[in-house]
Amino acid sequence: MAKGGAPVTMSDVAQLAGVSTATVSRVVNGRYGVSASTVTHVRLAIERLGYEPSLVATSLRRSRTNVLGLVTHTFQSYTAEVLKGVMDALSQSGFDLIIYANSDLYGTYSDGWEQRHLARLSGTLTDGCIAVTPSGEVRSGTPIVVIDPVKGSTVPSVTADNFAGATAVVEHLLGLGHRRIGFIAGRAGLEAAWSREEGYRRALAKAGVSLDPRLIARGSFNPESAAPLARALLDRVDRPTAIFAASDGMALKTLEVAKDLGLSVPGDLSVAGFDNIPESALAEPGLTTVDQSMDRLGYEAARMLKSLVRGDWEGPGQIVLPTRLVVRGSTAVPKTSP
Amino acid sequence: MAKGGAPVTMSDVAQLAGVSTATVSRVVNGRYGVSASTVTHVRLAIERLGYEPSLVATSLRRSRTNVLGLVTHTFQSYTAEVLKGVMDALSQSGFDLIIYANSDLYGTYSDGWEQRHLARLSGTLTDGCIAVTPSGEVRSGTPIVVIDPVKGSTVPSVTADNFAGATAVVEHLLGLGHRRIGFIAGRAGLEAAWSREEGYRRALAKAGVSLDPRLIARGSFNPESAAPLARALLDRVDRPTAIFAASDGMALKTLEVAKDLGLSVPGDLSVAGFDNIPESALAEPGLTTVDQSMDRLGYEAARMLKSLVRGDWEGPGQIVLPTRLVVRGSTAVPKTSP
DNA sequence: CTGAAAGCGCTTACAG
DNA sequence: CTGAAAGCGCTTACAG
Repeated sequence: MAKGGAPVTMSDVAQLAGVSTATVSRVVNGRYGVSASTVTHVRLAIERLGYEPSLVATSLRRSRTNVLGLVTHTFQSYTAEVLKGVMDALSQSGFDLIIYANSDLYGTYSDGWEQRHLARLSGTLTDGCIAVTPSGEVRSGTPIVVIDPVKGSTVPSVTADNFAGATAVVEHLLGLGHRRIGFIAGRAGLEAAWSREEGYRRALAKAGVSLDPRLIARGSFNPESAAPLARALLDRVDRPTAIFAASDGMALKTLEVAKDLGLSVPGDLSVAGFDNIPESALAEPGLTTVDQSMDRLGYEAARMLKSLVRGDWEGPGQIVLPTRLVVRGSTAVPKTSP
Repeated sequence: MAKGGAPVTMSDVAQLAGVSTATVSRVVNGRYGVSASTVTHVRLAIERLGYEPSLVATSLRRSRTNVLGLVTHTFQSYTAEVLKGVMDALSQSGFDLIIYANSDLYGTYSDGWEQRHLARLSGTLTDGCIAVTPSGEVRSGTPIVVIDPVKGSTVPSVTADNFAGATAVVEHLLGLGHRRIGFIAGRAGLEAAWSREEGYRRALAKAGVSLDPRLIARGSFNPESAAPLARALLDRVDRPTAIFAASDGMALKTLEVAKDLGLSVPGDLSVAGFDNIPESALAEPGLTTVDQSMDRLGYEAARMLKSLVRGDWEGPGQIVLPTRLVVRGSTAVPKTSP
């Protein structure tokens, strides 16, 4: 059994077994060259004391830790899905995962905090890190893979084909006859946000529909950020007949706002999102959206990072995964075509 | 800028600034007794090199790290909600959070792995830990709080009033006229699973409805585990008119199975769950369930852990949070009362 | 087969 | 005000 107070250290084990810590270390790590009887004694002492090697001390001494890091600033459905994919890729791989989240979410360190944490983890604790939608460019002494990087980033990354996805959704709305299509954009700076907006713009342009800048609202991917924006769009006298939100979280929030305002979806308003989080299939009506299989993003990022750490990555530096339009009940032909 | 290769260490900074590492450490930690000009030089060197102190080295040396740990073995909606609550409680608290997830989910270490990881983190990296639905009893040299502990556990814990919640849901079904009520149990060993089953049993007994043991299926809280169980229950000639699953994930899966079998809910079958995860409100029909506000579980656990670490916890060792029956469309009067 | 010693990157008395 | 030295819990050449 473990002692009540301080954690059991290797010295405690060594003392009880009557050997040096070097020998205990050899037994713990299964190194050859320890006599059978010593092994037995040490094992017994370990058992008796409930000893587990300190992750920190081990990783400080070793160059390789077999621990991968992940930094994120939020825990939404998107994050949960990504994590599932990451864990799936790491399953049985020998790599454990450490997720670092800082508590000063809205504090002074908000901007660029991923970079700080990456630096604090890498080189000692982790062999490499995944950064999820970081607020800026990141770099590190150890391998790094970014899921949804900032625009223009050159670090290894995994991202969905956001441009194609957004184009598809807007063309779907145009095809239904919509001409006044509102857009709620994602967090500025992120490649994903930019590409989705670009898809929206290009699709309109290609269809010869002139863009009304008043129909573009600036969100942050955060569901909460969408409520006032959706309300503002829908309060307009010349309100849009459809709204495309750059994330499902924001689209779902738009659905709520529409309901509050007494607008029926898709009767009075069509709504589409981007992501295809689990909640979107269950919404009433089901949300038309773009599937970017977030677990796949996580899976690929982890797969890439593993290879990078082992030094045998052969693929491209930037992975772009296909997207797929998912049409559900939230989009339909507008009531009155203009 | 950081160097390309190995991470920048305190020695690098000391060398560039022309001082000792002791002085750099003082500047980094804002200690008094360093001349203004030295501070300036050191700060400049830190800036130039992009230095960040190694979390591992710092925590090995210091007794207090201001990092809290959390171990979990899964990332489902439940976990995501719990994490939101934890982050909320930690926001601006000065404590950061490290989540440890091991990759051998289905491997040899599966059982009791939380205990191993707790021991590896505590004493050095973390000041205390939260364990989410651990597979066994856990102990540690540093404070620990368990969310949904195993039955009979005596460590500090936070849990919902599972018995009351389950009783309420079953009484609701009985009140609608159901007499054959199936039950899909949660992971054996957990207090939450036991109490929910006990609530089911007692409510039936109290209503004078005899328990049919063939109507009890043994799940694991994992949504996937419920599919074959629900199918087996519904394939019976004397199938139940209602199924109460011990978690929403499993209940939602039961909804799917019913649909596959051509059974309408709540027409042919009533379904109820436990948890009230976000998806449940969006399901079609909405899922009748018991709200245990998982973010609250996380919030309270983090609050308790903070106090425990600071040594000023005044409350009880076991916190039990109230639950609330949420009636939605998935439950109704059975078609043919027996 | 085993141990003494050095060192991973820091912090903290202890001298000066 | 500043530095040399010890030490946090480990691992790994290096001797023996």
